Amino acid sequence: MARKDDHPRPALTVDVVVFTILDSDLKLLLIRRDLEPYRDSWALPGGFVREDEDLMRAAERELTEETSLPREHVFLEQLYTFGAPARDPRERVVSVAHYALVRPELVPLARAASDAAETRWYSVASELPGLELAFDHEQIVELALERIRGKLDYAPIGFELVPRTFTVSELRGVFEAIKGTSYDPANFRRRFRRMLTDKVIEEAPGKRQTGARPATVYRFTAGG
Amino acid sequence: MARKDDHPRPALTVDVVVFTILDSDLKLLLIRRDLEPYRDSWALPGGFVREDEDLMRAAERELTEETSLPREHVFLEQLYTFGAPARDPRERVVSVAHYALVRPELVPLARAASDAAETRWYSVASELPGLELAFDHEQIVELALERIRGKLDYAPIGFELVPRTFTVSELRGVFEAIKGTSYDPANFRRRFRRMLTDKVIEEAPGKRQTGARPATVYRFTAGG
DNA sequence: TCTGTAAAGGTCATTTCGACCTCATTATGG
DNA sequence: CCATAATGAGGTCGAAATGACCTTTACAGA
Repeated sequence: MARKDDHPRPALTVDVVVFTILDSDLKLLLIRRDLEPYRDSWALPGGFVREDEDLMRAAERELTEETSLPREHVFLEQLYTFGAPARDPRERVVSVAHYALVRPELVPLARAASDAAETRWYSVASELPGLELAFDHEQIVELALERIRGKLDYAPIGFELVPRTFTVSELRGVFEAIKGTSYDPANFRRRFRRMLTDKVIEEAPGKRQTGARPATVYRFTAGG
Repeated sequence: MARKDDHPRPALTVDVVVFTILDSDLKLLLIRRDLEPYRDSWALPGGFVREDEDLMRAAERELTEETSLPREHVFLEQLYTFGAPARDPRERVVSVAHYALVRPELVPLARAASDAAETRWYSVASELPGLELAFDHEQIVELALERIRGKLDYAPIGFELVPRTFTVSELRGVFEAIKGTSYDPANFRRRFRRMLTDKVIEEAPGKRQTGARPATVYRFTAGG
């Protein structure tokens, strides 16, 4: 791997695409930049990786700095590394992009932390299209959307975006918000029942009132 | 993203896990290191990213430097970025790992280029287990294997490891070598026939002799 | 000419999935 | 107080996919 000791050293950053669901709508967190370049443009939360700091740890730090969200309750995964030579007009900056999934019950915490820089949740469906982001962040967002839409079908990431106790309809709302399509309620329920065989989800006591027949409430067994 | 101009700058490398199929066996390319650290250990081909060089371009360069393979005929994709602070004992080195799939017909070219450093194809099934690689390269290989095994089921990466003209049995051999399991020949053939509906593959003239009934030969329409 | 082997294709039971239906349980409005 | 709307919960039915297994075809070699 290493051959010589004189080699260029690009700056290294992490960026995080933070997703949540609010009002059955997929949203992501953007920050208005207060420095050049791209001053006043909206950008993803992110920053430089510190010395002796692991990449995931750096992403966690950026996440909590911008949102003050507790790491334990947030799903965080590496997405892709963007390193086009001119992606930052000042100098070579390579960015390791991540994505995070935040349960809606934790979003108020994120709102409270937005006193430093201007921070906003943008609707992916209705507000994001046409919005110009700083750097290559549009590309990063696009890839993050592809990733969660694809992973939704074979990995349990949908559960990361519902409250700790939830109904089948609420889970279906998450799937619909991510995919942008609608699911047959009965077929989705059947599919959900099949997931229940592996005991990671159990019925919780009580019902949820929704203006019609009350729905069964589920929760995670692990208690995380 | 960028906040201040004084930030640590780790060295940046790319590493490539190069796979091929030889004798119905999944193999990957390793290079014996001739420098410290991990001198004489086997390692993945890789090296530092040059100034103003795109990450993918750097991976291509490392691939062709070590194997002299023409880029057009090789599938190359980014895998994951490894940045544990102590993964290189000398200094902080962040590595963007990639993986490549090489058609077996091109492997002789790779062999010819191995005059500089010692280069060898290792069998994933029979030679790799227990072998200690340099740095965190075992971890990188493990992730690359997970990736191609998972992707084999929903992406057409199996076709990247057969010759440009191939039979159904040869394709099945590739699937079996990657997954490590055996497939029912008849059911695999049916599955393959369903792929044929989208005209990326067509029947090629001629048959292939195999000691029994000759097999139909297929090829890619794009002619790539 | 017989036999073994692999190609090629088919059958059948099981599973999955989408479309659609019935019934249960609540709130609401006349 | 009852009809109705709305949602939860569960089931049916046919199409499509899948795994196990069988038959036929076409070659090589003894």
